[in-house]
Amino acid sequence: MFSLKLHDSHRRETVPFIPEDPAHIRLYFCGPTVYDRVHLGNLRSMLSADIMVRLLHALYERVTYVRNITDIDDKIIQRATENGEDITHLTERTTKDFHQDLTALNILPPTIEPRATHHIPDMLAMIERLITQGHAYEADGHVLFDVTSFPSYGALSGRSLEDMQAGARVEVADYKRHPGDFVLWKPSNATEPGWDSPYGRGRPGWHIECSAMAERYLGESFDIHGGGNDLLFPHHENERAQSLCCHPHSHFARHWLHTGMLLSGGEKMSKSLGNFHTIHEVLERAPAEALRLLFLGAHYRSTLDFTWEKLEEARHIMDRFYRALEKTPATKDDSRPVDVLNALCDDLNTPQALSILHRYADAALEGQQEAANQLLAGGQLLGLFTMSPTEWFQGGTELDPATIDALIEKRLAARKVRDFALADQIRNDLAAQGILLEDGPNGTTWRKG
RNA sequence: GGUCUGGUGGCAGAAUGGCUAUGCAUCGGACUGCAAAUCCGCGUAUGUGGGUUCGAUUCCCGCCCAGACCUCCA
Repeated sequence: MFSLKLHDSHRRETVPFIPEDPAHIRLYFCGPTVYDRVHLGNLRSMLSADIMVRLLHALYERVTYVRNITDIDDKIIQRATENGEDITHLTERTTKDFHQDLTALNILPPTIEPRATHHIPDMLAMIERLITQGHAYEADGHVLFDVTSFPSYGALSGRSLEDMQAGARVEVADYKRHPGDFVLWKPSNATEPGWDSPYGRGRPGWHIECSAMAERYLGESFDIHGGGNDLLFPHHENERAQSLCCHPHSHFARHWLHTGMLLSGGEKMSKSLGNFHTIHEVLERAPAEALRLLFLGAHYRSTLDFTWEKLEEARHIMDRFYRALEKTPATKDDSRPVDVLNALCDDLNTPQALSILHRYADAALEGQQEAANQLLAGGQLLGLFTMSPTEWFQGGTELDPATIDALIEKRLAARKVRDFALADQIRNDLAAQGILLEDGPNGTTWRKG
């Protein structure tokens, strides 16, 4: 009934999704390196994955979703040193923050969330195999992957080794046979974290962890591998090379999904540029669902420019949706949000899904029950509507609702005697405290401003 | 320099070889004591120059512009 189409970065076209095993869908997304609070850009890829996973759950019986935590990395070591903080303490603290932020955004937890440091033996086994099969070599305490040993190196990201050499802007370590060779294992000094290995005490390179953990939990071949567009090269290219060289007869990932970058005020949001907003910071200014809606308003592969104006706009749209659900509360209903599912099946076309939601909202505001049910079901498929309209409009106010009600009564009395000056003053005073009054046919109601 | 993606109304943002979503904003109206919310009405927008075609925003080529990746990055 539903046929899912996805854009595959490798083939560079939108293709029918054909699972390895329809009885068990398996996907892997690259999670965060835990050295700081995640920012909005990180969130966008997690959210794209979340929509993907929610859709797959709606279409298939069984879905295994793996999203790793990278808890060993030079940036972590560096940050821990700067903070004078124990590395484990830093990674655990940051992981906790990460979970908190994702929970706030109603992003479902993965089925399995493996940590790199718990899989060192898996990585070492892979490295050993790569060396044995002639795809890796030891040099100067490092183990390096030999990119020339893998004929289709560059195929994923669409570049050739020649192109890369032509565009090389970095000094190449002299122990590398080819400038494109990348580290599988590197030596650690006495103060750096390290594990014993046949190559001496050291730690893994960046890419091998994902290859090892994907294999452990999903097998040699699985369905979808995703992450931010900036991971396409070198990270995913290298992962693919390692895994395919380890298991020459596997497919590794059948579909590659890459999320477009998030800009902030027209510029790329990144930790190194320092122009990023943390989720924590944004949630102090708008509800989480407004932020989610903002992201859903653009297709996952396109670049999205975050601005505070858009956040405010998204919030108004959520107001309208909740107003529709307030007017016509959804009833228990087993019907599936077919239109929204169809939109998502078209390479996760969330903007189109949202336009469908608008149609249902219009109808729900007119009182159509079925439309309200569809609005709720469709929105929940997108991870929206986690609360009741009452909670949305009135939840978490500073003022006590009883106080507000008392003031509304007082204003009503003033209006009855046509003392509009007093009535308006009460309304304005409340507005100054973030409470908006609305006089409807059934009396006066209030909501957060 | 190399590779790639994209340029749609004031803004955001889908889709499509011919009838061009949706939202926000603006403006006008209804409603309201005034507002708010809601409702009604109002906008032919597809960077540029060619080509293919009966017909292109959609396909092809050139150009211009923007962004990403090539280096840690979701």
